[in-house]
Amino acid sequence: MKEDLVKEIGRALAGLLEESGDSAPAPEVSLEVPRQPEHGDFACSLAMGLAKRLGKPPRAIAEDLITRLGDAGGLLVSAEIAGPGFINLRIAPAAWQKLVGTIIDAGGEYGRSQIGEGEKLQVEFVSANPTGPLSTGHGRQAILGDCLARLLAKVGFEVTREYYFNDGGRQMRVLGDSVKARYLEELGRAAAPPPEAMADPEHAWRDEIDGLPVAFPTDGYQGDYIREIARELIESHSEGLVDEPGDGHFREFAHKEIFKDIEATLVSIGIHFDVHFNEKSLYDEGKIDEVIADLRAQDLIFESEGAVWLASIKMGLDRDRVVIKSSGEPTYLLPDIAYHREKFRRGFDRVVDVQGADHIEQFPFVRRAVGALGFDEERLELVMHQFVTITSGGEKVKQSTRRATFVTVDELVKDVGKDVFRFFMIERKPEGHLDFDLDLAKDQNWRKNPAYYVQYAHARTHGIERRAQEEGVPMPSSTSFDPTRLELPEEIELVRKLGAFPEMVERAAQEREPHHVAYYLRELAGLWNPYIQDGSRHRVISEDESLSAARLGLVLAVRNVLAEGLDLLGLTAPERM
RNA sequence: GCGCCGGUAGCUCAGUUGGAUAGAGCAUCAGGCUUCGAACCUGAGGGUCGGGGGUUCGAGUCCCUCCCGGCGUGCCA
Repeated sequence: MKEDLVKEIGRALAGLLEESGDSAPAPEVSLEVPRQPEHGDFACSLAMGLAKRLGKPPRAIAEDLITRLGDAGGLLVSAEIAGPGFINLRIAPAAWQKLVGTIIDAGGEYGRSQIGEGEKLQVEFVSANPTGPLSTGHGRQAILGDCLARLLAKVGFEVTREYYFNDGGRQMRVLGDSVKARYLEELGRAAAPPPEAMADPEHAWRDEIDGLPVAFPTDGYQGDYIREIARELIESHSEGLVDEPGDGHFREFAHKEIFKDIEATLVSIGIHFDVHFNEKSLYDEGKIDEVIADLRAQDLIFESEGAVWLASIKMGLDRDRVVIKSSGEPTYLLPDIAYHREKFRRGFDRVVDVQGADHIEQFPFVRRAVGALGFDEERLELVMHQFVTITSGGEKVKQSTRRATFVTVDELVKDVGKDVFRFFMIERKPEGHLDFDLDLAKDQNWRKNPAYYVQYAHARTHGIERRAQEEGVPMPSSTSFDPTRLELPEEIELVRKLGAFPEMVERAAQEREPHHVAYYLRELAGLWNPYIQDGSRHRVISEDESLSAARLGLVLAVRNVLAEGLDLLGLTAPERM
């Protein structure tokens, strides 16, 4: 709807500019939906922007535009000048009414566009290392990444979801050592930490924890899940692993077990990845060495203090970074650079990284290095998100990663279910903090919970259809009803909202801000629920067959858009609740 | 210290390249069920958009500055 109107205005504008002898490029036509309904369906501020350029008062320009615009090919019922030079445009009711059938016909394709032009796009998200269960922060990222992927696919990108994990390095060693410590402890051999661990200064063991005589890595993983993994090992191997190093079988087993759990968690919230990429493969295939060599060839690598550095100051950043420690071990930065280069080498036209605020510092270095390696850094994007706090009973629930007292995705999902979890996690703009209101999310009465409010709106469309069936009233097809019977203001208002869906999808995708979908759905449900509620003034199914058919058409259109929106968020669209 | 993100109603938050009288949910208060779903709906109160300055026809939105909060600033990931 908006698109058609923009085209018409563009035509009028071109004519005006030509007649004024202005050959400079025409400004982009933008329309907004005014806050005040009296200001029409769309408002255009073009005339005010052109006043200086054309040396004419804005209202005169507006007047000229309106004359040239006419009724915009039947779209408009009125166009008026208002205030300093706004043009208030009112869409002809017939144009809105026609939209109902169009939406029904479009079905699942409504809102689809091709702005992605079939570009191959990768969204990388979650990417948690298998050292423990997913936390709420991971959970937010999981939903954010998945919803972005859904949106981007909807607007014409060819999307791949990817999960990157680190299966080498210190974290996994510590994991193995932690499991071994618990293993020994469970066997009553807690007082004997392995000698190699004692020798590692970076990795000191201490003699007690919480007052108990337990040998445990100082920076080890303290969660109960470690103990459970140790018990499983005792069941399968008894005391047979006492002399195994933590870095061997313990690490491997823990890695596999925890990853299995993470996968199960992700599946439980409706998330599937197309590719799991592991860091180790970069080493195995020589990609790490290759990056060093290629950067060195450009004089972007240097040695100092026994370490190997990335000359990032030379690349315009604020400091240089170590890529290989004096111990000979690479820092996390190096494989990250290699990994991102591989993304582009694998043929992605565009790469979106979803990351938590705690390691955005890293991103500019990766991005710039990938640019130096010959790829367009503009095509490597970051979607950053802040962390999640949980509020219950008016107080923040205390969380600590170190003490493993954080709330896990599993716990939250068990409390509130997949759909509520997803809705609450996507409702806020990514770069803002997200306060998860546990009381509201758990609300068993369901009436205040925005996730249910939207789903309920959808279920109601089926409720009406069930009713129609009982009464023997057939559901209309997209063309078998007379849409001009939808003439109540609240009906036009609903159709206007339905008509805004494609623009909302496009904006949410382009801005990488899926929360707009959640807000849109709340607004649509906020129009629909009252409409359907107020049966005393306008019952859908009545003696008037033609009117019933038209309103059932509206029911189908509303259902279609609600279902589309819910699908973009990965929520189920229930037929009854 | 420096960098990034945030500061909008009692609470949690929207606010579309700068547009007209700043919105929603929750909470509070007052109403409404012989009704296609009352798991709902109607209405009300509630704001110096953190403070100050600037840019212009117009600023919650852009610029400067200060204050507050979160995160980062490692040869940790």
